[in-house]
Amino acid sequence: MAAATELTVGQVAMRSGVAVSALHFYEARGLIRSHRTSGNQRRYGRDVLRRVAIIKVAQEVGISLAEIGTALRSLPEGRTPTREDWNLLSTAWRDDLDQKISQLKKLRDGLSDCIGCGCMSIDKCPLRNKNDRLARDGAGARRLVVR
Amino acid sequence: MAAATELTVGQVAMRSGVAVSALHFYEARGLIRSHRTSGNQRRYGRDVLRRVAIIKVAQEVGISLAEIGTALRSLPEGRTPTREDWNLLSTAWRDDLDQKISQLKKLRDGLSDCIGCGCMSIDKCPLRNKNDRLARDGAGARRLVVR
DNA sequence: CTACAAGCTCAACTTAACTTGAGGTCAAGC
DNA sequence: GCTTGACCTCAAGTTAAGTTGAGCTTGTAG
Repeated sequence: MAAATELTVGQVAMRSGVAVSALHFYEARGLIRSHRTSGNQRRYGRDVLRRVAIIKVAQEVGISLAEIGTALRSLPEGRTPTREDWNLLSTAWRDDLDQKISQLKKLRDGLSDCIGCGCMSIDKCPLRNKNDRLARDGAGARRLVVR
Repeated sequence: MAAATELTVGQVAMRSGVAVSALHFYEARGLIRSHRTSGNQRRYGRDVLRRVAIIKVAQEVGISLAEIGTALRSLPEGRTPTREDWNLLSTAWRDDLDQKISQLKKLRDGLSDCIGCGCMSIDKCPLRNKNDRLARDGAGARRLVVR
């Protein structure tokens, strides 16, 4: 079965569990890369599976595609990323995760005390102030995400 | 200073830190309620501040407005909710939160091991499979949230 | 050599959660 | 009594992350 080193979109979709349209989308966003056959069809290297897996994991952790893209693009331009490279990413995100976890904990631990207590007068409540959000500018949907 | 019991949108916006337009929006979604003056302007009871605070907190925890709305609407129809009522909510969400936290932890602990290791071949990777997502149907943006 | 599944592109639609803008009303100060 | 700032409504725009569909091309199995 002369293992084709190259994968078609369909195959990637199948193995990665994401829709073909999503793969197109990721590619348009520069998260993954492909080259074309003479007939203009995409062919992916095997590492795309890893990339896609990372994308999904990162998303579940609440990292936006934009951020993921930046991270992925920080990987070495030409060469196939090494285990080292991946580890850099994972540690960066691990920190992110740690932060998020501790925030959630803070939230959880403050919740019962705070929600029922009438202290929700915003300016004083530890819950509301602990995480002083940066007022992101620009229009449209804001963070939908735990941050 | 005959403390006006009633608040205008502007005042609520100020004190709660959310935009007037957002308050309109929440009201349209049934998350908060107001009555009108003879001149058709909104007036809010003081409890709206609490509600809004809760909305924000819940959002930060990754709960959607829809879910928040459902929860808030489960509060007693007519009367001003008691501390008891709020506590019911907070405990429900606390469980949610606990779940989320443990999920994140699982993710975090799997991350370094998994991302660099080449096991990301999806069908085998513990990370990818641990949280078997329910394939939500319908179109449009999917969960952007840690879940 | 011909079906027919799988690809391709591009535009339009979807959801969530708001914001922005246009066009008009209300209220408090001078 | 008029001006100015806060309100009101309703429609349309925005972002993120994709999906859906139309119309057309490829490639492979019979």
